[in-house]
Amino acid sequence: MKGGTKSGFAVRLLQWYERHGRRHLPWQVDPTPYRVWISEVMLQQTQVDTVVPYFERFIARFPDVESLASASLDEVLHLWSGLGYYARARNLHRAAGLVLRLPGGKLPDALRGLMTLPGIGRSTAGAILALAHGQRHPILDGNVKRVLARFYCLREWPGGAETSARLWQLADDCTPTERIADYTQAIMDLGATICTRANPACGHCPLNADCGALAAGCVDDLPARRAHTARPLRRTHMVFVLRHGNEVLLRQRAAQGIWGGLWAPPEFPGEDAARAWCVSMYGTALPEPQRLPALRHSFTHFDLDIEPWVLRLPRDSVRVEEPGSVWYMLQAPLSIGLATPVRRLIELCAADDQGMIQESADGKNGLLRAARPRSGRARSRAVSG
DNA sequence: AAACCGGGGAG
DNA sequence: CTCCCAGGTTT
Repeated sequence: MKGGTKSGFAVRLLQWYERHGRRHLPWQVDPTPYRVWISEVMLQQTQVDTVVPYFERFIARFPDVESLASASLDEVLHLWSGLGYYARARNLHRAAGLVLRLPGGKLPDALRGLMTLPGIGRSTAGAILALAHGQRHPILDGNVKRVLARFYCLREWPGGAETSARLWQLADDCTPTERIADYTQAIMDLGATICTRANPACGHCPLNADCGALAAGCVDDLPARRAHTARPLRRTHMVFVLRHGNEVLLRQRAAQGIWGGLWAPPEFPGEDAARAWCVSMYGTALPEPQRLPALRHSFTHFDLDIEPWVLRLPRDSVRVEEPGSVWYMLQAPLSIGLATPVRRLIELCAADDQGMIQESADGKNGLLRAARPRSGRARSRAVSG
């Protein structure tokens, strides 16, 4: 067999893990089902180093299912702000409420039971059962997919139905019957530290003697990338209504769709709609809104150009309150969720109001970077026009 | 600039 | 079922 024996795979992986694996991460120290669940959901979207501080804060505030279920969704999203994938925070919160209503009131300890909860699919359910209970279930996260696609030299795109089914079968075949928790950590760790997407350290890999991709010289081409499609561009106008210079009017967004449940300024598809709303809310005797440079925010599937308008209310302006909206103060921030570009723009226009937009001596002024990025890695950036 | 990633929901 | 989507980070 080209890939070596099944037991050889697990044995070599476990031997490597004992010497080189990361075994003292916060969720590994006390791997309760709840802590493993939270960490797995966070790790779905973000690397270990970024997750650690978020995990510590989240667990400190919500140490168990009960505290998470009884918290407000706004507070959960607040602790999640900056992590992205906010639907997963909403799913965590909803699932916590469902768990309490279950007979027993605890996380299910069977695969099917876990998979009925929102945000828990086969891989996350398998990880919880393997890591917290030592039950034998395969997992197939991004790291495991990469390790298996290379080891077995699968040249098809792993997102396809057939290849995905094959990968699940291989993941099951490779999983040993003992030391399940260690094995599960080990194969994820190998993918995260050795069998990395770029520049894998094949020389240090415990599986290199039997790796199909290494033998075929195609490690860098696997796993196969998906066929590329062009990204459309969308535009939106956000009206930042400023009261007293530093209070911004925010509304909560719909639960579904982009930035679901987060808070954002009133948003309009075009200039006419934006202007009409300003007039209807605050009358015609207003100063012309200030236009900030457009900010481009890139998603996987489309680019979004945000045209920010700043409407500064005069002290004596008629006070119109919208139901379901809040005045957000930078000095006393509410515990609500804000999307990253919205947070940047709020900081930008509030700081601008106080004449603070100027480069700081150390060049680390985050506001200025948001407006005029110099870093090539910046994802939200000003655009002309 | 493009790829990434588990699960949910639409088709 | 199968396909498409979210969104901050990495490369």
